[in-house]
Amino acid sequence: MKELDKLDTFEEHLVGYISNYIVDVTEAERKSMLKLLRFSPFNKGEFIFKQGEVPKKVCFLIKGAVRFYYVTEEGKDHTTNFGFENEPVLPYGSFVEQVPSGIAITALEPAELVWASSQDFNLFMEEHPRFQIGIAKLLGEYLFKGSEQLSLLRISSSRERYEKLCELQPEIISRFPLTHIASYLDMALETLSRIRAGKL
Amino acid sequence: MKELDKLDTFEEHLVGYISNYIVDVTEAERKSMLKLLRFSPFNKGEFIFKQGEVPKKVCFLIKGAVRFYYVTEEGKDHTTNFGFENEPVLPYGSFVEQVPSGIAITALEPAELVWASSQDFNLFMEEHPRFQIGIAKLLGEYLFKGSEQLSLLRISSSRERYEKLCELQPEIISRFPLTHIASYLDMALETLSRIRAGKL
DNA sequence: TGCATTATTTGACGTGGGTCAAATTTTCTA
DNA sequence: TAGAAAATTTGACCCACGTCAAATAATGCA
Repeated sequence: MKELDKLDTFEEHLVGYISNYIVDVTEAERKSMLKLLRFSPFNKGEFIFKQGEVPKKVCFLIKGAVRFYYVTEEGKDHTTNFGFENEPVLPYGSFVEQVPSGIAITALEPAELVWASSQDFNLFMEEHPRFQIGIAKLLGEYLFKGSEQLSLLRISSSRERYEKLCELQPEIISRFPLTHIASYLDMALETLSRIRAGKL
Repeated sequence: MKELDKLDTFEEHLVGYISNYIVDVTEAERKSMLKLLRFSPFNKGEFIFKQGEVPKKVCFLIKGAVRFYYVTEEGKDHTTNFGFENEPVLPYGSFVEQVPSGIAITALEPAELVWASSQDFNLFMEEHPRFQIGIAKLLGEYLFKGSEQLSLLRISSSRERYEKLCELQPEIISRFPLTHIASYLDMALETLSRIRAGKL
């Protein structure tokens, strides 16, 4: 929305990211893409997407980190994912289907992101159909990651679940507060604290 | 491979299914699609995809039911999914990425399916780029379902997990043996038996 | 820097559900 | 239809981890 000059600094990151999915992005494509992008900063704790709403934008995180989570009827908070710099940030499935999202996304740290409205995004996709291929590839990748996460959760012992996470995503361990890591690993925060202290 | 005359019987199902993702399939597209399809029957228990192999075909289940699962190093069997009639059957993520699949798929009942080699499939996709859009939609849908399954597994009480499954996918409860349902719900089969008997 | 707030640790206690083993029921197959 | 094999049920035991509560440590803010 503001600070449009920031666009310059992230452009290479975004285009670099996209190159993983679409070969030889042309100058015309790049320009067309930049035209629809907006920049927004988010404060720590601020919502980027709310639980229960149909996602109306596509975001790309430039700086900071975010948390994907949902709250049950009983008020329990479950972290389903973390998002880092130079990654797209949105409830993928709900966005594609345009149905209310079961999850919320908030900034865990002061965050900066660029985004496009779903309308602009869809227009862009219609004008650049070859990008659809890239989207399918990207979704396939997320599907794959999701299946790894499912098998992480199926590990029965808390300690082994923690060790597996250390192995797979050490950045999560070092960067985020224990409450959220515990909720991501589906265990009580006290349990995680004890595991860490070697008491379990 | 054989019984190519079976193609007639399933054609409407497959095309019907595809219409959920691609509008107005033309006669040319339909013919081009049918040309690359093969038919194969599978015995109960037979592998359709093996764990650890790069998936080299895309399948569509006409009859029967299949189970998606993986076996850990310690030999524990985890059911990750079930597949039914008139559904595509393949390890999606691994197929798109062309990496070894962490899961296996077997026939739970005598099954009939049609399939295309990944080579033929890719050729078809190159010739019919608009089908890419449908693939993205389909993957989005699976992503969405996957997130629902993740939240099912995060329910802490075994009984509630079972009840949620009864509510969401009653066909699984009535159609498959207890061992596999228990492993899908991540609990001991004895526990599931007791829940069912109202003893937990 | 000091006080308030939030995060993490530690302790005590209870229990859901896993494991092992044996009984019973259901399903195949000859 | 009997007898074997597989699936499901039931019982007994126990421990990993959740819950509640209180102490300590770290962080933020005035």
